[in-house]
Amino acid sequence: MKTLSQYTIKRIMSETKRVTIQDIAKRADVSISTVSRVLNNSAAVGEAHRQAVEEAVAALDYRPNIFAKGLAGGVSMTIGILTQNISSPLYDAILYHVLQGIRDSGYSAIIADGQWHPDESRQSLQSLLERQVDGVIIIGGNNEEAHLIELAGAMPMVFVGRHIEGYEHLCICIDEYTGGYMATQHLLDRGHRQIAHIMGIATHPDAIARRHGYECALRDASIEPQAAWVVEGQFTQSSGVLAMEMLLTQGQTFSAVFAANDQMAYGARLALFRRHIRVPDDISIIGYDDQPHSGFTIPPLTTMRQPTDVIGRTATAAILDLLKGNPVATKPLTVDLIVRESVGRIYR
Amino acid sequence: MKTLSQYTIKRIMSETKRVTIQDIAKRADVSISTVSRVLNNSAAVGEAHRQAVEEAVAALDYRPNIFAKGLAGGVSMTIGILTQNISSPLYDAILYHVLQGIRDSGYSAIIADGQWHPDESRQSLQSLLERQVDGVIIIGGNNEEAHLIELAGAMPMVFVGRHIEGYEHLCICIDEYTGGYMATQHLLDRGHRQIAHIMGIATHPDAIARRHGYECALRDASIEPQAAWVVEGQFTQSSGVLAMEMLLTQGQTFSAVFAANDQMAYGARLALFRRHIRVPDDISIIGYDDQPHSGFTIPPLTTMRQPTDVIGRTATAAILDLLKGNPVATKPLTVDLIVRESVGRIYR
DNA sequence: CTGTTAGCGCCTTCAG
DNA sequence: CTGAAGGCGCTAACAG
Repeated sequence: MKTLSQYTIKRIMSETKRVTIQDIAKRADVSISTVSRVLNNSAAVGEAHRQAVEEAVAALDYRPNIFAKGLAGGVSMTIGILTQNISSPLYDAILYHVLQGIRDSGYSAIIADGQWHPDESRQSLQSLLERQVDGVIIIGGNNEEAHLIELAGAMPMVFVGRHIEGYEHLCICIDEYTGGYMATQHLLDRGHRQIAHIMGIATHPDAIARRHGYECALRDASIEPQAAWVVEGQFTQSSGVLAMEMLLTQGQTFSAVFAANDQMAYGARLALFRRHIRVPDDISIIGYDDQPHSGFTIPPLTTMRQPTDVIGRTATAAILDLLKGNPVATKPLTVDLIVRESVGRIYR
Repeated sequence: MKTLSQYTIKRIMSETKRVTIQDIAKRADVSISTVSRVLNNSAAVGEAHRQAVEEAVAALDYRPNIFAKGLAGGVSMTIGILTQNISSPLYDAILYHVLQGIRDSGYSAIIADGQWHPDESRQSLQSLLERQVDGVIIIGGNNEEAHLIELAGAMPMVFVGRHIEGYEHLCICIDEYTGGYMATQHLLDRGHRQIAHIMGIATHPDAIARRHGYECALRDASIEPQAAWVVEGQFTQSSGVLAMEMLLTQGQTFSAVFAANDQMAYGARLALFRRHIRVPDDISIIGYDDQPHSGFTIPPLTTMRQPTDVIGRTATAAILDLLKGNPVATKPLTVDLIVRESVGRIYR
């Protein structure tokens, strides 16, 4: 059975001829080169001609054929987005706002998932490049830096939630250290002195920074951080349960816990529930990320807000700028965190 | 300031010539047409030649230039995904599995967000078509059916979570009626007789179906559904809070609530918490969708599982099939729901 | 069965 | 400043 139908179908349905650069050339009574020139602003053009062309473009509702542009060695009007693990609440939120920003920019977004896996990431990135994306937004991920840097030199690229030495101007990242500090400070302010910490994946820069903030806050309050107060999680809910279990079975005494993200905080909270330990009456919890659910936890979870909207918008604005040719216009970006005061009471 | 850099950049970095159909033609010592033929399996080719070509393709690690294919009037190796409101947990989960299925298929996914808005949806869909996507997966949404049907006749297209009259073979949907019935039945089995229902958006087919299931379950248990037991929500958490408030202030008596989705269930649960009404001791709640958080709610939420993985896989398998030319191979699909027995106790 | 040829729509030298 | 012409990589007739 022959299956050449794909192409025939295409041909049939595109019978409705799209207006091409030729059409507007004719209407504006100039050559196609001139049209191309005004379209891309790639060379000076007589004012009269320019206007004629622009008029024609508007009148005929011309849309450039992406494939032709791409073939001609040019631009693909496509922005590649390398994300990690779709359906992770935080990254989805950022992704959402990034897409939001790309909409109406004339660009399309093609997204690839790196799964937090170096090999996968590399492959996904590769496939994006093969698609001749004009720029790339890399959200999180753990690709080799060397590879990224090489690419970053050759094409518009911004990094979200990741610090790349020497490319800070392309990194949109959060001051995780301060975030951890503030969270801990918040508990200290409430009178807590024995504060445990469920940290994220031990090798994860964010996890390290948050923990660092936690420890510094303690020290600044003249409290010596206890190694036993810190237990490692995986940023997942279930790891939060385990972490809390561990803290409890180890017989540690503490009146509050700072979890390095909300998902682990949820897990921790469940572990306490199972043991009939009240929150926040017996133990207080503060999370991190301000997941949508946080306000609906019982009791509502105090947490650190990740300004995903700002992050997303900043990221798109950045590549769009780079794409537009405003090079290095992006400054080192740092977004502040906000303590969201939950409805729940805090111990003491 | 001239900004023609985009193209120059492209040109520079693609200096690393990609192998073209010509290269492999040369290596296999055949004409480019023959190569094209074996590549697309678009016509019979001598076995010897075919092998030679395949060998060359493998040896040179040839990857077709998508833009050239597209320009030549052919295929774009791209699947368009029209989704609704990214960062909605349920749709994200489906999206995740869809992307998962597309990965390694040779196709790329370009996604557009319809925002649950007819105009937006139409525009997004339009932009996908302009990109010459080879097929489209429409997840949810509320585009005009007429438009969709017209398109569906012209190109591979499948619908997820939506019923389109006459195109059932392209719809991957859930039996929401049965879902609602089972949820209610579950409560009845636990001895509840007065069961309230927080329904979704009143015009939403799923919401209607779930409510219908709810009512039928009651009737089958010889309980006449009370209009006052049903209050409309918006599928959002906060609307769940309001809905529960409404039920309580109206002075309705009920021992259990069936919320049309988990997000509203969370909201309802919070409303009860604020009023110091215990769950499930005083009132039981059952949700719908089995959001990741459900198991971490306090107490863990009993809910109806949406098999997002199956849905996603089925959807991709379907368009991939359509794309491959196996037309109408997709049968009317209906996926069952599973009651996930939560950890928490249920009233009585 | 196979090679040759004419575009697809657009960008970019290259002469005016 | 502007038009003409070549080519990007690939497919689809068209003749063998």
